[in-house]
Amino acid sequence: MPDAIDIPIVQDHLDLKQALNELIQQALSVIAPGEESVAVTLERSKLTQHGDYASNIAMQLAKGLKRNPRDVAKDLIGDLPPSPYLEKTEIAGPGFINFFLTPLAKQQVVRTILRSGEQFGRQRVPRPEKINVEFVSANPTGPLHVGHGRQAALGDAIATLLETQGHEVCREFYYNDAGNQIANLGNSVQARIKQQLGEYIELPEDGYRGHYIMEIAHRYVEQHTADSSGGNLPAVTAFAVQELRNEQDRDLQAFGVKFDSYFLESSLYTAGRVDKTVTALQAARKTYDQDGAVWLRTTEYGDDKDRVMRKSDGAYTYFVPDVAYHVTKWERGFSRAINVQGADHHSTVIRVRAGLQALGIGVPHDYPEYVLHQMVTVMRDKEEVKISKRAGSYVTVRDLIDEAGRDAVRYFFLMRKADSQLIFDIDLARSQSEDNPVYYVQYAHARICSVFGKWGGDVRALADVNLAPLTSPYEMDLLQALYDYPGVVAGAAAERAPHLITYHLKDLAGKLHSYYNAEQFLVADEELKVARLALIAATRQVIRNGLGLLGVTAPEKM
RNA sequence: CUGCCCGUAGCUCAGUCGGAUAGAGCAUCAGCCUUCUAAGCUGAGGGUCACAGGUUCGAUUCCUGUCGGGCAGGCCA
Repeated sequence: MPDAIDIPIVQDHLDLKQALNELIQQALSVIAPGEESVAVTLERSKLTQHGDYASNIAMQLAKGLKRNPRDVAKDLIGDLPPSPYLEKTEIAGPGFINFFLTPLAKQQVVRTILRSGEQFGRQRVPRPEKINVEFVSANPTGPLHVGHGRQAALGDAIATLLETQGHEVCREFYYNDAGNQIANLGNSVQARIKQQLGEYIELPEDGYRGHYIMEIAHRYVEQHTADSSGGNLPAVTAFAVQELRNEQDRDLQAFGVKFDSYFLESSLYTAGRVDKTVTALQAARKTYDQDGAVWLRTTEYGDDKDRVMRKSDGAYTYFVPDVAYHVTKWERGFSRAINVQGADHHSTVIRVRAGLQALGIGVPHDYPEYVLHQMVTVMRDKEEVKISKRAGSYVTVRDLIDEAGRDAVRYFFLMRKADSQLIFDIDLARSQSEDNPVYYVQYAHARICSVFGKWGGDVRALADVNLAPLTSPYEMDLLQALYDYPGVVAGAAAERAPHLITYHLKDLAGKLHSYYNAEQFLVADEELKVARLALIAATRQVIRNGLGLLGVTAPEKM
């Protein structure tokens, strides 16, 4: 095996963009002293004939210098210091400077990936935070439906992305186990119990009508011989809540989502935290009494009208315990809180933040942060399935997993940005599951594994091979996509946008498939062979890392 | 009526801190398996980036307005 000591060893991920930036800054200080403060914008070129990076710096400077942009670009290029990573530069169009990197610069990344393994793509930001990510947070009044599935996929992936940047993340599930909906649940189950015992009784008008209510009623009767009439409403309610929580837990487990913390709304009441919050708001003089109710001055924080906190019947409105809840997040040391919810909750954003600000406890104005996703429309038989727990029609997370598989469902939910409405076509997910994009990415991984099965050599030794033979366009494309990966992860984390990962993985997998079709890896030329194997080993690692962030498996065989 | 999100190819969607020729998958059409997995590859067709103004060297991207879709606007949650 050829020795590789003539190749510079790069320990950390070589930041080519930063390196170029420094070269430009040096040249700038020569041609335009005093203009060093101009922000140098450096972008990846979209077309290969435009090189690897492009800058519009000359066009930016031209105005201030009162010179032709192309002349400025020419001077700037002339003063660039030499670099082993910069092959050539060109001036194009109105004054763009295109930078072409050397193969050496691009090849480095393979070694970096093979050495850092599953750590590739992770970093530690200068100031890591303790972050609470709250998601799903379904009421224990029914099974998890498609919307919860989107939240589960999104929340889990966002949490994982934040962890890649060195943050300490707590995945939290908030149970709204207090209030009217729970009372409604208890009444609905009790009515079904009595019906099953032969009593003629109507369901409550707003009662839950799903089939699962009858099943819970049936189990209650089986297990509670002491309460033969179902007359013990608190026991019935507690039983129903527990049953539904258990079912939700099973569904989440099947989806591969694990929570670090479960927070019960009811605990806020038993601990007196809701009362305490109201008292504190009153003491801060942010409330007033009117029409027998207590109002919070949310208009001081941008709301268009003040909101009732405590109704004239003495009960709190829904957002008050939510404020108390977020006080606990702050007190538990989370410098940042991110809530993943459906967009139908967007009116709560301003109220919860207003409550926290009114308390004057020092939380930031954007605390908590919200990732609001648009609605999921479910299509079955080309018709929209209206989701209604009360009417008993819905599509559950369990249905989706059973029909399309966990990997496909997760990937499908994460392919779209949260802001987009999402149409989940059950028939498509089921009948055409083999066309699901997730297979495209997984297949690239399996194909690479297959090559290594054939080769049978020591993959670990590939970290030290000479990478100089990797010069074809296919190889350059692949190298670039690998190099871009850590930046994509960091961007996805910063924007709370897991869909960026799915797009980059699809791009990477596509480049691998093209390469696979165009070239043979297990060639006779030993030096070329191990270089290519190192490249696809690195590709496999990145696909595995990326799918891992999404909670999707990377199968070795398909 | 007011606020928030969205409007990009036949369909489902990326892209947009203002940059050069707007992308992918599905669908359609034409090719590629004696070679490491064809769940793959190569190529073709398909667009007034909803519409109209404005800002400037340059707008799909920023601003305003209009139209269309979704979600909210309760002493419901």
